[in-house]
Amino acid sequence: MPPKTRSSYQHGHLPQALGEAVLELIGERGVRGFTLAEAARRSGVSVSAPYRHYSDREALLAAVAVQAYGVLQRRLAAAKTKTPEPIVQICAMAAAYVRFARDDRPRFELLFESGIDKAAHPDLAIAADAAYEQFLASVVSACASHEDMVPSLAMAVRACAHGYAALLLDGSLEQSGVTKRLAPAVAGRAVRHLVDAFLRNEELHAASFTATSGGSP
Amino acid sequence: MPPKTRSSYQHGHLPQALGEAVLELIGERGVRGFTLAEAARRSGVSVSAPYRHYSDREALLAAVAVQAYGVLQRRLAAAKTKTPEPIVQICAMAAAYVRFARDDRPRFELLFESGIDKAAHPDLAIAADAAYEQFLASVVSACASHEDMVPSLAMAVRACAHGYAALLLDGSLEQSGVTKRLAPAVAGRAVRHLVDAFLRNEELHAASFTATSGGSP
DNA sequence: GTCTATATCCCGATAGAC
DNA sequence: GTCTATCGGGATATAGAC
Repeated sequence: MPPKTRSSYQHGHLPQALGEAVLELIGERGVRGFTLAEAARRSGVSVSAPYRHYSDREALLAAVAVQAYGVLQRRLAAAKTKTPEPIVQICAMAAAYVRFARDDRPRFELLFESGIDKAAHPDLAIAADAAYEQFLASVVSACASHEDMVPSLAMAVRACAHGYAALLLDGSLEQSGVTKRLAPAVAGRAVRHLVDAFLRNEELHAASFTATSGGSP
Repeated sequence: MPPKTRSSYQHGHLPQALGEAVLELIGERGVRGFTLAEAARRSGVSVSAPYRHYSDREALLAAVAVQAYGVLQRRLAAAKTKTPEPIVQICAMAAAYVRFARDDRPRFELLFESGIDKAAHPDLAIAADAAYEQFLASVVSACASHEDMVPSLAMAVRACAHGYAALLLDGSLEQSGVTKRLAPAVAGRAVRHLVDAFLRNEELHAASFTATSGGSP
């Protein structure tokens, strides 16, 4: 009987195990239901072990959130590999954003409903930026020469996608007839309208500018 | 000495006092920081008193949320009294939605980040619907004869407004250059684009339908 | 790097007196 | 309708052994 054997070999991958436990817990109980103690138990260690890796409860959450932003970023990046047209890419990313919320709900909740203070975790803010960059890049391509409207359009796209995602998880979308299955496509279509209107508006401005400034040769 | 006098007269307005305490607490500590015990203390009663009025912690939250939806609904209704044009009304409501999130953050958090189960509180779902009706009504007016696109447009407007509101409280908007002061107007403008595109798209469909169906007399 | 043990604190909810 | 008292439970975080 080796009494020490079973409990003395350390897996050494506690952070990873904790990360999985965090998402599992959020999935079962929601963000509010997460506790560091329970995450430790599910990882097979004592409640004090996590403190060797994270200074406190929020540090663990923040670390998992950074990874979650990475997942979101890769999903967005993957969504636009299927087409070279910037506008279609933007719509595909909006749809992917909603799919992320739907299929990876614990991560989405962690990112947007856990209330982690980004100011206290700079790496989290950086990870968030990196994900947003995916939108920005395609919007830059779509805007061509109208560079000045890039920020507002990119944010509009993101806000729209985020709104659909949040309302889907809230249950408001389904109640209004948009099923979980259709939500990504619906969001994509709405964003398409949004982009069309922004660009069309810009063209009108450009045209009137050209006309009034007597630019015709 | 009247030992009973001071503590035996009951204010009789405990629910209201609790409601204020709930919002105050959320304002200070976020949704997660709310506890029924602390709300009772701030209302000047023992921790068990609230149970005479609410069956449990969540029932209190739900009750306050119902009122909060009422506040939101009135803000939306007020926003559209300034103009008779449905499209302008829609934009004004989107801006009002974002202002609500900005100026009444505790209520917004309670409504959209507290994780109350709407299925368990039917009156909450009803209150949410009533608020959404404000969007619906103006969208119906704006859509005129194209009644079939009302649901999708109304939801798009709501999602867009909600996205801006959520990202504003998240800090993402300000980081991208949209200040708290400007956020409502920015959201309103984006929604304007959205509505324009939806309606324009519908007109195109209608035009092509008329053309291809040989409707000309 | 993990465990045991402990300190400290708070919560939700109930029972019964007034 | 409110209070006191209490039960039962669980959380965060630290200290010191291995």
